[in-house]
Amino acid sequence: MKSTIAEVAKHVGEEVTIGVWLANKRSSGKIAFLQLRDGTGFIQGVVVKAEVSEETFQLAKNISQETSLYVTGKVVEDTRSPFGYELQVNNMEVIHEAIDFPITPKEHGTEFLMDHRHLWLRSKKQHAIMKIRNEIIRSTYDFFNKQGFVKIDPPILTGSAAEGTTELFHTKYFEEEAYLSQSGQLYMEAAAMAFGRVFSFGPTFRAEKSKTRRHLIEFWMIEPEMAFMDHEDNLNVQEEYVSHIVQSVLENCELELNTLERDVETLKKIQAPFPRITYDKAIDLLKEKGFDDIEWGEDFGAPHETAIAESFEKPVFITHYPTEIKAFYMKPDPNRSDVVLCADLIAPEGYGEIIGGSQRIDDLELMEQRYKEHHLTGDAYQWYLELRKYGSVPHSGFGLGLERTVAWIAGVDHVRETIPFPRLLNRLYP
RNA sequence: UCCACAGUAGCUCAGUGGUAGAGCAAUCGGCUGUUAACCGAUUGGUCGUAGGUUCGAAUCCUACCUGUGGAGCCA
Repeated sequence: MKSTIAEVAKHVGEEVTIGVWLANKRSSGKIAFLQLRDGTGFIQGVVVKAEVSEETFQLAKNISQETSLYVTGKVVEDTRSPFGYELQVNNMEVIHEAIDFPITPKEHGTEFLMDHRHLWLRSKKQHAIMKIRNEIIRSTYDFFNKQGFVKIDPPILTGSAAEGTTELFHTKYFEEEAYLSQSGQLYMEAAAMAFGRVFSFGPTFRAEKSKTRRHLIEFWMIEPEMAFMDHEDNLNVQEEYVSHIVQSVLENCELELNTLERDVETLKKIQAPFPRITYDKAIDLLKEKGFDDIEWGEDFGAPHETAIAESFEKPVFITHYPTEIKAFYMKPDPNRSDVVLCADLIAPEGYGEIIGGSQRIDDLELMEQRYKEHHLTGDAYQWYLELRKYGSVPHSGFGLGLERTVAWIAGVDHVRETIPFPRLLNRLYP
């Protein structure tokens, strides 16, 4: 009967046929070991010369890397296999022979691997990372659905920018000027006024000339937005959400974390609540740590964030940033207008900012004033202003960067490995 | 955009002024439990591009191209 590697545990002692690719092989005169994968997992096939036809044994010895085939054999438990099971092969049927597969089992450089990303995805490590990415997405839907959020999809083509500071991808919308979305947030605010609690999951585009391990040109964000929720409520949802996805990965991706040699003990500690410090205190902390290159009113650089995160085992919220350096839509603290009700969530172990969020301005007059200060004239933002005109309520939201979160949880040191086909500063292929 | 480093066989690299090298991959042979298997043999080169210095350049100089790491900006 046809089966998959993921399901062999149900067929111990039985004969199964599995469609597979050959990941690697080792052979001696009388026995051959085939490292097989089928997308659902990895398993070792054992071909013993004395137990198969001469033709089959010769095939096992000569078969090339990444050849596709059907293997038939008996499933046996074997502790020598990291997966726990082996297949005692008695027949093999080649579907398509792969000749000179470029990615050999030895080391390769970054450029070569990125040029062969379409084939690199087949490797064990990349497979594990993508499975963890998938689990984070799955548990995200799980979390927000259980909390009564509605998934709303904001547009990707827009006629306006959410925040004027970052560079946008420019394109044409027939005769009009258009941009690729760099955030769905403003639309999610409109959605929150219609559905109460909403979340989005989709691609965003930033034409920044960033060249670091934390940046992609095209990346995916999860952006929840909640009516009747203030700054405090917002932080509570964030820490519950992040804890949920980490615990889900620990529960459902044990094999993958093991493949990646991720230290799971540090992940087990990721449980709400998370520590919170104000921007003011973060500045003090940095001064104590010997940073004399930062003054109140300046934004943190990557080394500052890392230094702050090092003081905590869990992700840490930095709250109440100066109004001057944050987005126009953030609500000022009622007690002091020089800071806003916002928070960045910094991941541990130097993975940097994974969430940016805030309570939004709900007062029409103040928002109109901000429009003037930021020179947001014209019709493009009119609809956003109207949200404050018809039954405005306190509301908050945040955006979580999927790739940075995957990098942190999977313990991968560059975001380019956390998305199937990364778009980087100098890379649009494959 | 700025700073640093790199570009030599299909891949990963050594070679720093005097005959172009190794490991892996590929091909052939050997080996009954391999874990990046191992052992023997064979094949494999426009030394990133252009110019210059020199009797002689992969090696020194200049420019350019490409890549990697980081900064800024951000998720």
